[in-house]
Amino acid sequence: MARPRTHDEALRLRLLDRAGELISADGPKALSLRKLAAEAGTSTTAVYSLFGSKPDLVNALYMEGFRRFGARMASVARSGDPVADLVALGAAYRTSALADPHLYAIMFTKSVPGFEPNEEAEKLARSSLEPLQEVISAAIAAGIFVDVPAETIAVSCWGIVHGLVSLELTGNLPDEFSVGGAYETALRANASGWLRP
Amino acid sequence: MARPRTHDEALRLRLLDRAGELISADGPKALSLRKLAAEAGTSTTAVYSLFGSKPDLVNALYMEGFRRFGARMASVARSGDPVADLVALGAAYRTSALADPHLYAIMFTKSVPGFEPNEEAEKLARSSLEPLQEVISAAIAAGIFVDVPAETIAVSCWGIVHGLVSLELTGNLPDEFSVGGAYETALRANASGWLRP
DNA sequence: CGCGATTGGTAACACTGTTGCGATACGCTC
DNA sequence: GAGCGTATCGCAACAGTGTTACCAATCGCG
Repeated sequence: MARPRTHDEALRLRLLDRAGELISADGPKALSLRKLAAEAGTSTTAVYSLFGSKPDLVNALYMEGFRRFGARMASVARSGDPVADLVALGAAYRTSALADPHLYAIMFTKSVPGFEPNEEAEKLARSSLEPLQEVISAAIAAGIFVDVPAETIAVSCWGIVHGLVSLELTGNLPDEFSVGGAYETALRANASGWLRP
Repeated sequence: MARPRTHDEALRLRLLDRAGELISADGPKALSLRKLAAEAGTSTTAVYSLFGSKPDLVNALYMEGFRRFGARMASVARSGDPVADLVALGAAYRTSALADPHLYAIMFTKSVPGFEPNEEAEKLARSSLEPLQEVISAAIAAGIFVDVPAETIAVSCWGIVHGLVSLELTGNLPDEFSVGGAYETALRANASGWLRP
């Protein structure tokens, strides 16, 4: 047929790696296809033949981020006490976010203009929150939490966790505010609010 | 002296107005200085003499957004019941965000690459949350809320509100999920978690 | 009336994502 | 083995961006 392809799976992974590094080092603004291609020893064409466009490349990063994130969430041990478990899941969420803030920014805020996760990516993102749903459903079934839709509680928990973490990451919190300590207190208070009286 | 200046306060306001419209219509990505200048009947130089740079223009938008936002928050009536008041403040927060999602994105997420709010803007942003702090401090002083630093509770409330709203705005919530109803429930549960037992 | 100073638009610069074209480099056929 | 066909990839052009240097325009004052 033709010349042997060098735009293969290995290059795909190398590009994803480099893209993550570039974003982690200098933020999403610093991710340029030309720079990326040069660092990976190829040309911009590689990105287009392997991913389709820059937003598609970011989509791949997005999915990679959620895969790691989902793994961390799934590995959190369950104690049977739903409040403690929710606090532990929240801690894992924060740990994951702080481990790679820029990747987190791609995953949860619109930090790359023009990027929207596609159907598959959104499905993966939702599935990474399943542990949360499980803990809550079990607590409702056991009569520990009030009998509202599990989704309501899940979104509430996700909301406070995501809100606190993103406020922390974007530097919107007062400097003298120690996040670590208050974080757990806030999560516990929030979870306790769903306890059956 | 020299020719009369046309890069005056009136043009400054017109540019801010147009910039807000452009962002609200097509998102932060669509805000181009050339387009903005053309629509305002001037040249890109105007932005540089009036604002300094594009990030500085966005900073002015940021402050304008927080001025409106602060006004809405300050106009929320107090009932004396801190849980009800926090829910009402949260509702105002969401109303404000939904009224102009793109402005909200500028204010609370890093949706414009390269933009960081300056000192003055951050101070203004913090001051818009004072009503929250007041309600909480009063509730602690009255012995209704537990005796933790008011800031801890304030950040928790801000977190859950910001988290839920930003998840709603970025479309991260499941489609069949009715935000309106669950929002109030979640806020009430969160606030109740701080009640003195 | 013309000089001087100040103001603002034009155009260049360096960069971006994207795309078409042409050079490349292989397997197959003669 | 030589040449052809074709899949493949890199270069360069295109349209757009933010930013800045320069030069023309425009007024008050002498």
